Amino acid sequence: MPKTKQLGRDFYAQNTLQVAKELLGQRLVHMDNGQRLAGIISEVEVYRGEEDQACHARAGFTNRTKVMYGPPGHAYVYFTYGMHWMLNFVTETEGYPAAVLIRAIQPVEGLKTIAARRVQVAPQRWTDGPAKICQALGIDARHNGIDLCASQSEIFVEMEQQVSQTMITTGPRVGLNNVPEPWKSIPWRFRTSLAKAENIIDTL
DNA sequence: GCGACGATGGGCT
DNA sequence: GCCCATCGTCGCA
Repeated sequence: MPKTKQLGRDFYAQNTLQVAKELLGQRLVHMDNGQRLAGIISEVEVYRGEEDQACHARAGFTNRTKVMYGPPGHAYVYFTYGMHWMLNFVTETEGYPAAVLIRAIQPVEGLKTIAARRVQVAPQRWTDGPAKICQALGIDARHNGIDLCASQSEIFVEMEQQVSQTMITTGPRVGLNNVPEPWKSIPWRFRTSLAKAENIIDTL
């Protein structure tokens, strides 16, 4: 193997807002039975601290949230709405609950496998939501708690490119209906526009 | 033990 | 744009 571009523990140990912004433009990889399924991260959200009333850790340390309290650089995968899996990366120091939710990627590797899992869905819609990413890449409860920094990790992130601040748009997080202010409106959602969706079709 | 509800997506109006 | 499927988790009795 050539030199690794895999992001290490120090990256995830940074402030969650910094991690979120720097994750934009990087390559999310799932080794799915030996096959690389990957996409460029284009949208993320920050969930940070017990005081954040939108963060699962608002309820404190529970069996569900314990991964968020663990060391940085691990995957926090949880189930919601009776049918959807969500992928998060644990950040900051052990003992402080914080994570980045991966909301959207642009698929770049393993497109045939992804297409097979997203039947009758247009390519530009394959992975434009957090649950869609997990469905397309085959991520579920098995991956909760795994180490993104391990040398043979099933899920990891590769350094791909740096996205300048001017290319990043921010806004309130999505789907926080009954969350009190200021958490409901705090601009902890980060997006960037990447290459056009037609490129996906070209490489199929 | 049990009721309420959710960091959503997909299909239908 | 609106509705709702579907079930794990939490919190309270």
